Amino acid sequence: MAEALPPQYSPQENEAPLYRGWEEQGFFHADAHSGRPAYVIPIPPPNVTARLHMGHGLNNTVQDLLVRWRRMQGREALWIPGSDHAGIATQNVVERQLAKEGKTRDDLGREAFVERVWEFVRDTGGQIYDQLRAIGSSLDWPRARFTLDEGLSRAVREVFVRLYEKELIYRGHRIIHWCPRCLTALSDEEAEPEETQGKLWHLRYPLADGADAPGLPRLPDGRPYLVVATTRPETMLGDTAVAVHPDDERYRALVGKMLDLPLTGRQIPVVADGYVDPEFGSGAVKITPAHDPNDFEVAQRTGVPAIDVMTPDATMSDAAPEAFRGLDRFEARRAVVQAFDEAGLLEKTEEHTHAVPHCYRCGTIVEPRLSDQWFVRMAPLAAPALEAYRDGRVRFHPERFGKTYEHWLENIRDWCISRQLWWGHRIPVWYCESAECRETVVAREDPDACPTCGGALRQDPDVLDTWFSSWLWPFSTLGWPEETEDLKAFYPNSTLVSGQDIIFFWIARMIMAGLEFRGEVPFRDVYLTGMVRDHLGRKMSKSLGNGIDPLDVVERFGADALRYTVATGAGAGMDQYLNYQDLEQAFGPGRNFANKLWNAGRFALMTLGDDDRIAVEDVRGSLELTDRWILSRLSKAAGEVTQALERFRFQDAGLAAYEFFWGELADWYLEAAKPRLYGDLGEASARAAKATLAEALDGALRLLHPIMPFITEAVWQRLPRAAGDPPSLMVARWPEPRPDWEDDAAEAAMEELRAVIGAVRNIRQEYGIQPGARVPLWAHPASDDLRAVLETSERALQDLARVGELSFGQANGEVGASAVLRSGTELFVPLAGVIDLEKERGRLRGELQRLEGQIGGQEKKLGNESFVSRAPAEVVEKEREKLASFREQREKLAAKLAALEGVS
RNA sequence: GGUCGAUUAGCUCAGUUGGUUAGAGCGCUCGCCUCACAUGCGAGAGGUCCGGGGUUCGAGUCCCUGAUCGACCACCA
Repeated sequence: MAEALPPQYSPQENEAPLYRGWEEQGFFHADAHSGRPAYVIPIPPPNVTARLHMGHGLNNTVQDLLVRWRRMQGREALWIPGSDHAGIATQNVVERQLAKEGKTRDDLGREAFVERVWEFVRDTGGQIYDQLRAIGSSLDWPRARFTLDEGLSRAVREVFVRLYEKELIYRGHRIIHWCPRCLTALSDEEAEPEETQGKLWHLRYPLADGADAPGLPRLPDGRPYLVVATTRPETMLGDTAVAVHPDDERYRALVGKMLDLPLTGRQIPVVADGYVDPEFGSGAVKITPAHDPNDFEVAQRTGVPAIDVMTPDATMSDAAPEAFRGLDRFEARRAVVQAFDEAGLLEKTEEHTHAVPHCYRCGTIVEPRLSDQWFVRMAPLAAPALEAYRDGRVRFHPERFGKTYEHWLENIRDWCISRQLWWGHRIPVWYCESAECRETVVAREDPDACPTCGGALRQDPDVLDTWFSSWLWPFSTLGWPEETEDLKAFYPNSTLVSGQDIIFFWIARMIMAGLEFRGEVPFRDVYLTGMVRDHLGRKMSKSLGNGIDPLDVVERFGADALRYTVATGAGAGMDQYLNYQDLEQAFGPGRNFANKLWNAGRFALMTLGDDDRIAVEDVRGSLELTDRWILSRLSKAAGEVTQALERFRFQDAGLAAYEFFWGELADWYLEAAKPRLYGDLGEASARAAKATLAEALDGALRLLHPIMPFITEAVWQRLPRAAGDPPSLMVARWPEPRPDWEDDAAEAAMEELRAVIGAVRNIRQEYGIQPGARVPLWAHPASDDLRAVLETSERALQDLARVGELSFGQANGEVGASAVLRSGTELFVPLAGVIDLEKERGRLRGELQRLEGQIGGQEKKLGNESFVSRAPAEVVEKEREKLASFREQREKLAAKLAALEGVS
């Protein structure tokens, strides 16, 4: 034996060196010139400052198992690593650092601040890569890209210019979501609605002098008024109209009349617009064009002006009445309500639950704000993306997510891409400073002067949305806009694995970009993982303290345990619940499984020794039942696992491989083969067993390698290798089904044998027969086949069941335990003097009674006219056979009971 | 307000197109340190398949309806 292996596998000692070996030998590298069919996965680039969480753990496990599997299948498999500069997120982190030093980004200035962020990224940015290594990710590291690196920045600029030239990028003056904390615009997707318990205030707006309408309520001073409802009273300071529905009889006479806008001294008109729902509230809506997107549209239609009453950080600006200036928006809200109340203009206050948008990065309540921003016109890009889905060029797994995708694209809105940040891709737009010229220049290369008038240029200060670089990821990482070899070989990519939360942010946009700039979808299949939650169904989060650190899991249980758990823990697209308080329950089984593999390896090493591996083909003639059985099972397992992987059913794949290895190979084959491997049954039998053991274990390791790469590799590298096998499972062939090994007769016979042994074990347990004791056994096989099996497998059977003798014949007059198998095989274990006769008689009576019940049910079923006439003939036939078999069993049991009754 | 998921053993999950006795792991009970493995081996107990209707010879599976939990979408101020 080459080395003595410890009885327990240590992931801590094995994983890191194995990974280093793979990486150093270049096994993760994909060659654009190999000519083999490519399989490519684009990694969802983690934020450069991110630390690995369970979501990454799940996501990257799935990607890695797909890549490893395809690589073993002989595909040129490429998994492109990378990270995302994550504009707002990263800038926020660095700003927080500065805040601790008592500084702001303005203290540093733009250039110094950006340099500071770069420093931070260089210092801490690599972390996530090492963490991906720790879980075994077979990423092609030299190809790693960063969304802000030179090549990707060129792609971003190229895309911006092209879209601008096609008039698909434009500058717009409109209401956008604004984060008053981050001080930047957000896209619609970045404003996350959250159900919030708020209030609905009903405010009275008195009519200006002279105006009136029948039926209006009146203030104590006799003036009539309108009631408007709002959830944000402070915005009334910027109201410029009140709108009613044009067909609303109640207010028809008021349209065009003026109202006194309280607290402001301004007068505003009543306007008519179809947007108003007469059924809701009073049927009159206050219009604040600068602070509400709908109001803005009403204003555009009706021609009323917009008054912005807030500063960027959402305090009240000079446009607000003096009493409110400088107040934060929520202070202003209270002050406005109080002022209305004191003036007798507060009609009522209601509790109101509604969805309030929050900044997806800092959680601050977003303020709708009127401003100039850059937008991408999405409808023209969305159409081809919809078509690609509908004609099946992109498929979603599970399919239902296609509907989500479709719905979003059908209702697509323009994408606000400018951000008032410093960290990111600077918008490639320059404005001529010459007052007469005012040219706007959009260019691939930085211009020195205005091409029209030669005047000085000022670059747009804003940067682009982070997703404006990520949506190009599947081709920008391959060198686009250059027509590189990589691009030719690896675009389109094959499969995207991602969370459901970024279908809109990323997936849909990548498909649009791929079609627009490459004329082809970026990938064929999209696999969406569920979310990892705690055992109470809550999202894992830092603030709740309910998270599980995957690196902690790797340290304690090993990467394979982590991978096995997440790969098999939930079906496709389903959320997975893991208890952070009981990691042992969650990850113990995975660790135990790895250990089981390790020990099977130790056993194989012990019995196979250093001898050359014997090929199954060389011992074909001396293969015994269990050999033929396990090889048949291996072939079928290979088919099942492959099919499950093809259908993105990772749970099925993992469990099928698990069952083959543990439930069949370890539990049954190894046990049955022991006497042969120890040489008790002669040389030929031993050689056949050795060849089969090596083959079956080899197959099991290969099938499990995508999910548990470390332990399988650790074992495989130590096993005797067949001639021509590579040094690593990383590059070994994926097991294919072997029809020539499939042997249904052997499988059927083994099933019987397992049932016989199971029954014997049951009898031993039931009657408390001492573990070491050997008892005689009589078996009445149902078929000649089984008789043959029992004869040829006598030794194995004895070992497994610890039966002293196996003989065939009648048990006339003997007293003992019996078992009737489903096949009809009857086992009879003489137990006189060892057992409690009364107990046994009771057991038999119970069984007989149950059988009577089953027979009754069966007779009733077959007596049912409609069943017999309408069920398929073969089903009816089966039911008849079942009844016959029950009756037969009843006879035997009755006879046995009678025999027992006669003995004292 | 819409759309879509989920509800199966104490826990975490499977259950393909409706068809023998609904499965696995963990936990629990009992017996075993059997020379690969006690992170193990063997044998068990444990399930009104969320409730109510319906279709069918037959429903965990299909249809309707209700409940609970969750996700996504939505301009009702």
